Amino acid sequence: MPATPKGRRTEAAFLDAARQVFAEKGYFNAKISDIAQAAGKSPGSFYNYYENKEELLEALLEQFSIEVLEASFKSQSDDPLESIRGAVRAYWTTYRKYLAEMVGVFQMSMTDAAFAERWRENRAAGIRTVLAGIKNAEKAGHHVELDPGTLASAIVSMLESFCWVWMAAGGDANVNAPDDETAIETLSALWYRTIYFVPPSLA
Amino acid sequence: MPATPKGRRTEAAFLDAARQVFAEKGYFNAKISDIAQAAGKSPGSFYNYYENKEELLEALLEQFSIEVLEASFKSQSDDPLESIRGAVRAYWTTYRKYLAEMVGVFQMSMTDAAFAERWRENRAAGIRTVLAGIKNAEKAGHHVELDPGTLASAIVSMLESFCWVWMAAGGDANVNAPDDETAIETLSALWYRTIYFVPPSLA
Amino acid sequence: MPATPKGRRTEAAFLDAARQVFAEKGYFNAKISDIAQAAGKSPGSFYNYYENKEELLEALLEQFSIEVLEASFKSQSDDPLESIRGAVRAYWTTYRKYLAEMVGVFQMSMTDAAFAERWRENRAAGIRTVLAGIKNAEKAGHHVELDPGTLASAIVSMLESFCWVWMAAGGDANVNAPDDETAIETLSALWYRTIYFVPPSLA
Amino acid sequence: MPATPKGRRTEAAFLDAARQVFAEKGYFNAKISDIAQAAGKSPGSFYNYYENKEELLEALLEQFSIEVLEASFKSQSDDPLESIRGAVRAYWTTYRKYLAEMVGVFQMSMTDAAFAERWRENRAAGIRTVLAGIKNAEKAGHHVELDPGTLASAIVSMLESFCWVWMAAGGDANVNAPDDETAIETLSALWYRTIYFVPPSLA
DNA sequence: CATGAATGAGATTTCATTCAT
DNA sequence: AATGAATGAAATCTCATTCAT
Repeated sequence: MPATPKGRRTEAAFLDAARQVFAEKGYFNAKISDIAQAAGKSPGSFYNYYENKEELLEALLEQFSIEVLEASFKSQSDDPLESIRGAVRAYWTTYRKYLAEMVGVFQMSMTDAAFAERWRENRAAGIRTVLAGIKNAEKAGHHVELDPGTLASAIVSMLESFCWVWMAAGGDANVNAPDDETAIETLSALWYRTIYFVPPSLA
Repeated sequence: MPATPKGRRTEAAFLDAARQVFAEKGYFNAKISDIAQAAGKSPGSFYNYYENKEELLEALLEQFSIEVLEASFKSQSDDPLESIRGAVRAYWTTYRKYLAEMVGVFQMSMTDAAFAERWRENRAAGIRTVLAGIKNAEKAGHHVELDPGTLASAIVSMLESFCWVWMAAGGDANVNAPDDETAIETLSALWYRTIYFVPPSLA
Repeated sequence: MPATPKGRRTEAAFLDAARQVFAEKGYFNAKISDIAQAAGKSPGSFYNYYENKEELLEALLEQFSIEVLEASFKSQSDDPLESIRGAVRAYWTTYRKYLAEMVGVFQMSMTDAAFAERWRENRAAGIRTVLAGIKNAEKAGHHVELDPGTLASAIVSMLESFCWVWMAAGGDANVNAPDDETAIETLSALWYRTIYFVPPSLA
Repeated sequence: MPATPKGRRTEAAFLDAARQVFAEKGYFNAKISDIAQAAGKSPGSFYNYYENKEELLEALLEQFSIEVLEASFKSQSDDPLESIRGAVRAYWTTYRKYLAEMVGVFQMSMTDAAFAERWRENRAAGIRTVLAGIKNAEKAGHHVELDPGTLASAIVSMLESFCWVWMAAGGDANVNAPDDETAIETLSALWYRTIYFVPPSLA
């Protein structure tokens, strides 16, 4: 959008700075002046590019469209467990890569209806993926015997919150920070085992 | 603390009002004046009872001690599934009952280190419960084959976030709001099935 | 003024409490609620007796009328040094006895014109005494050779400020707190010697 | 500290305004808004430069360090009277020049321990000077026959209070405002005569 | 009369946003 | 475009004073 190369560089500096500040201290705590300072710019300059903090967040979100999230889940395999692992890994990686955006949208969702909507859309992408997996499992003869929507919502909650806890909130007390593979394995297991569980009576 | 019945009534009114306002619009959005208005009092009156909003939250938390949360999990049974159901039901019920407190602590945890600690303690109570269950399962000959700490953290994340989504954040798009039993059943299943999963190869 | 014995007792309690609190933390710092608490009464009760803090101070001052101060200086002797000692001792004693009133009037004089006037009247009583002593000395053939008004003002400043420093303000650093006799002797000397000084050339 | 000339001008305007307002109505009575108005700025602007009123006072005091006060006394002469006159003139001039600071420190000393300390340090500079003069006099064979510390404290009280009365508090009733020379001569006389007094019996 | 709770007026403070340069 | 100073609107907080009991 900015006409000059300088302007484009400044805008990029703001975006970078915002991502950094959001990831570090959260969206709520971030003041315009913090972002400007992190960008090595003046607060006044900020308003040459954005109307306010929300708009900046929206600009960040343009680069991280839901499609990115959604697409990430699509890495399918024939093996259901592999397929789930792929989705979890995608989510985990995406959350880390777009930590600032995730944090921003989540925190803004607490205050602003439009962002709440956006946050729900993010979740919906995950929910659709889980639902598709459930449908496949049932088609393959498995009986999940749980309400699919509720189950999908719970799995997405788990993914989202676990990422939040370990990437944004400093982790749990008395639990060693999991490495990526352990995290992905654990989350995948919860997801997979719940769907492909066979009650002992039927085994 | 207040000397007269009137004072005690007012304090109760502030606590009630705060719970209501926090639950409705979140802790962050709640202004002192909102709370005072909901209590039918003047903002100045607020300061006869609390130094500031944090202290009010702390007062709310005194009634909801971690012990309450922890104790709620203790409703054990010999049947692991029943035991898990009991814990989930307790968590679900407690979260609803103490929605304002949960919201307050969670939001404050994003800003304030002391409350972050408190929030972690809440989670830790859940984590201990999950870990105990895992230990029992293993003692009974089951092989969970997942890192217990990570698994417990993920399960607590799921519980916490699912409650948040459906009680505080307005639920997920395109998913019917689950009734209590469905919610409890689904969350319990995720927890139980993951621990007691038997790989088909061993079945 | 109060009709009942109980009322009179309460009023006395407020006066006592005020004197104590003013002397301890100064008039400015004293809140109505501090005084009420020190009196073992409620803030509301205060207003049954006084319109506000100023009026309470005025009530205190009624007992310490300027006449008291003025009269105290009158303890004359034929010996000028003795006469001055008597006046200084009177001032020193009175200041201690009426510390709260002195502190109150002085501090209020910084804020309120009426009390500034009152404070000036207190000083004026001292100034008259000093002036009278100067006149006597000159009548007796001494040549003070200083502007009498200015000299009197300076001497009263010295008395007032020295009392303030040692009774109200915690004293000077690196100076041992003088006992009463040392204080009186020193202040008297400054006063007396200045008036009865004989230049070496004339000696 | 401000980056631009404009900022520096504004800061200077706040300092000037503060000095003016403090001198006029005292430190206690000065509201932030008074100072801002006197500076022709908005109250909000004040906070771009200072955290609060105390910090502003401290900024004022940085320009008036105790060294200034102390150094001013050092203007010595061989003639003790001249030496004392020099010190009194220095104090008198400094007090007038730094009236706002003197008033501020004195008033704050009534409320705040740190400023009380600072006020005592100011006095201590004067006390050291007086003590040195006493020592010289005794070395030269004079017998002051008074406790040096107490005497020094009293003389500094006189200087301080006399300046306060005539520069800050509107002067004494029924006393003509002394011109500078009269004031200095009178204060010097009190100081000098007390030390160099020779009792008639010895004369 | 006494109580202590309630009030409201004012002061301070914070910051997003605007503005002059 | 950029700067950093300036603003004003809102929020917090304090306390003298009033009021209901």
